[in-house]
Amino acid sequence: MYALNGKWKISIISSICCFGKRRFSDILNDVEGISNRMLSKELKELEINQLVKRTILDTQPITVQYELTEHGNTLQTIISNLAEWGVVHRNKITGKKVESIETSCNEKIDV
Amino acid sequence: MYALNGKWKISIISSICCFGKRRFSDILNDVEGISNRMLSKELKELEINQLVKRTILDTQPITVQYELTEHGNTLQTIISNLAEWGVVHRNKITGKKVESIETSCNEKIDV
DNA sequence: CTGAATCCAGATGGATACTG
DNA sequence: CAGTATCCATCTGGATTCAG
Repeated sequence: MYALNGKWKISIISSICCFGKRRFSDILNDVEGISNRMLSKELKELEINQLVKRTILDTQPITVQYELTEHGNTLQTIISNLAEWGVVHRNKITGKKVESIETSCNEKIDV
Repeated sequence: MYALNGKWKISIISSICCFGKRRFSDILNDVEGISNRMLSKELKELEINQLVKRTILDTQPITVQYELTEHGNTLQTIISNLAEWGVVHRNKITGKKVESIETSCNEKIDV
């Protein structure tokens, strides 16, 4: 089941989960290299899949806040596992030893 | 870290892990809808990433056997988790209740 | 049987400009 | 600020054919 396709979904989820709530432009900065066009599209898909919740704040100018739904949170464990495996894998492939594994929310996830 | 991109990798790994060892044409049958071109390509990538091991059997005509490497096996847990989450997710989205979750190796994984 | 080669349609995604 | 629209290059993957 890949409601997770697209190049950025995991990074986006990580960004949001890391802060709890996050604005559009914040995510735009967090996720290196993504364009607003893509971010908009991916967020929309995540919203349709009920993984993130979108809230329009009545500020001036308007801001929009994104947060993980309860359901989205159930993904965190899996993403952590993936990230952890990814680290081990990278080291395996590049032939380095695994010194330490950190999978805090702040860690950048390579895609 | 996506050494897992491509439409079929997870299905292929599932097929192999399910039987331990699997020939090219067997996988071709297991994974519904894949073409030999894709299977060939995806297997090659998996091999490069040291997730599967390729063995040429000296039969007539030649057959090739694929099996998961030790490293590939470490992915099984994660894939199971993903599959399990996928089932829950599907039911969530379609609004059905989750009756039971089976994540045996025989289960088909929807991609 | 395994798998490489070619052809080609459609999806993906970057850059940029524009709107409310 | 948040998003949409357009243009366009590249990537993906299916069908088919060929080769060892």
